[in-house]
Amino acid sequence: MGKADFSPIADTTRRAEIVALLRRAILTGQLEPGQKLNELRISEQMRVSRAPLREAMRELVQEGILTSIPYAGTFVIEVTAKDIDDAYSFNKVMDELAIERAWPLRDQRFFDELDRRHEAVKQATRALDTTRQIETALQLHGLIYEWADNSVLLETWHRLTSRLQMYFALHQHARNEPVPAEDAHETYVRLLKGKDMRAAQRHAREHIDLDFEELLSYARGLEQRPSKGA
Amino acid sequence: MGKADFSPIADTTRRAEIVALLRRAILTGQLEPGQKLNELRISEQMRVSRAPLREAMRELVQEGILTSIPYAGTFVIEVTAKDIDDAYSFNKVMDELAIERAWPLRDQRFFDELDRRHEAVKQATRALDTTRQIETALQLHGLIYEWADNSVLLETWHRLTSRLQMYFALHQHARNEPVPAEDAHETYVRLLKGKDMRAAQRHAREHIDLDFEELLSYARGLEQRPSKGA
DNA sequence: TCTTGTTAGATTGTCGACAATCTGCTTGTC
DNA sequence: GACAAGCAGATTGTCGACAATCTAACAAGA
Repeated sequence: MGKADFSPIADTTRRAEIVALLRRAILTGQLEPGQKLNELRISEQMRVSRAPLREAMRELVQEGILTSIPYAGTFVIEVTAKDIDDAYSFNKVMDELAIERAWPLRDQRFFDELDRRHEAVKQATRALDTTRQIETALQLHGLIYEWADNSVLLETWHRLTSRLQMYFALHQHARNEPVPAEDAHETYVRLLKGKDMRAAQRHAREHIDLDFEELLSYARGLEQRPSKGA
Repeated sequence: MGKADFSPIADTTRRAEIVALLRRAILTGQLEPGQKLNELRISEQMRVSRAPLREAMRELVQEGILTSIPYAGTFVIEVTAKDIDDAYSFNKVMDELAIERAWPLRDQRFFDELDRRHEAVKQATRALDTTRQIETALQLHGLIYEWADNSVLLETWHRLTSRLQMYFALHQHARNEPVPAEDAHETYVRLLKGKDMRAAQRHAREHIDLDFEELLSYARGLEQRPSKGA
């Protein structure tokens, strides 16, 4: 018996590729909140028929970043200040749980992966690639969820991540600015390597606070004027 | 200006009806875990083409009660003891959060609705309708989530509910027994009406414990012998 | 006997066309 | 001019057929 262990090969259906394409377009802000997705137009652009496109859209509707109104269309979700606030306060509690569960399971592989992802964030920061920076920061943050050994918790995190990424991208897009200091994660990583779980939880909560506060004030500003929607 | 406030009319697409039908079939145990869903057969039974059926399936895949393998098929999810355990421990934390958030928002409408749903459970219990009993019990339990005023929390609860309902239905199906005492919820309702939030949280946690413990031991028993899977 | 190549059948993935529904404009009437 | 009816045009929902892929059975060769 050979010792090579292969991972499952990639999905080769058009549907899966369409999902990835659409998700990326939404999360990077190419598709704005409220915008309508014209099936015929998109299917022609992608050189695909409407069937797999529609199936892909259903997935994203369930994922929570699209919303569908029968016979009217499918739209990118609108982002309200309350949505962000809800996600924010929910995330706080989830983080505490994730850290608590992951804490006793930390091992060398955890620390290595932690460093690896931290490095990825720093690299994206140096390259001034804001989109990638958001992505890598969320991946760094997601490690505790992957290590918490709870499928429901992890899945919930993934769902939340989509929206968080969209929120942050939206924010970046509007401000068009290089982003916060890179050592915002320095303390986070150090605490996750340490011995004081409570301190790690506390920091995670406050660290998130910082990013969200800006996001919230931005979103609140948006709600003064009516949204155009494409 | 008239005073009538209408609720949105029902979804009139076949897709929505198919989703409801399939979900019900899965959650009541008509479709067993691991079972494959043959598209042609189901579409013929429902007198529908495969397109809306497939779209409906994508939704349920994202909802987490179906799983899809490209070119192989779509299956009802398998239920492992760990899945149940994960959902259980996650639910405990969510409950604490929901009660905390809903607590200051309780009003007369809340108490009325609480009684109404409690009554529904008791009625289902008297009628020995186990399926409906599970359904109504979860609805009773879900009230704190609806009142917590957090869209993400509520949505997460809904996702979790699907699976919980499936787990419990599975359990019932196997035991084929009238179910626990009806006043299990009596204390829960009373505490939610009281003044001691901590006590309510504690009870919610322990109350859930009871139901889940049985479920877990049942699931653990299942995993000894290999599953047939249709 | 075990492995490998082939083939037939069944099932999923994708396509192009048609039907149902919505939206906005035009028309006609008061 | 205001308002309702009705009529395109565009868009979504649904259908039936075809293409791609998988599975399992069988045959051929080592």
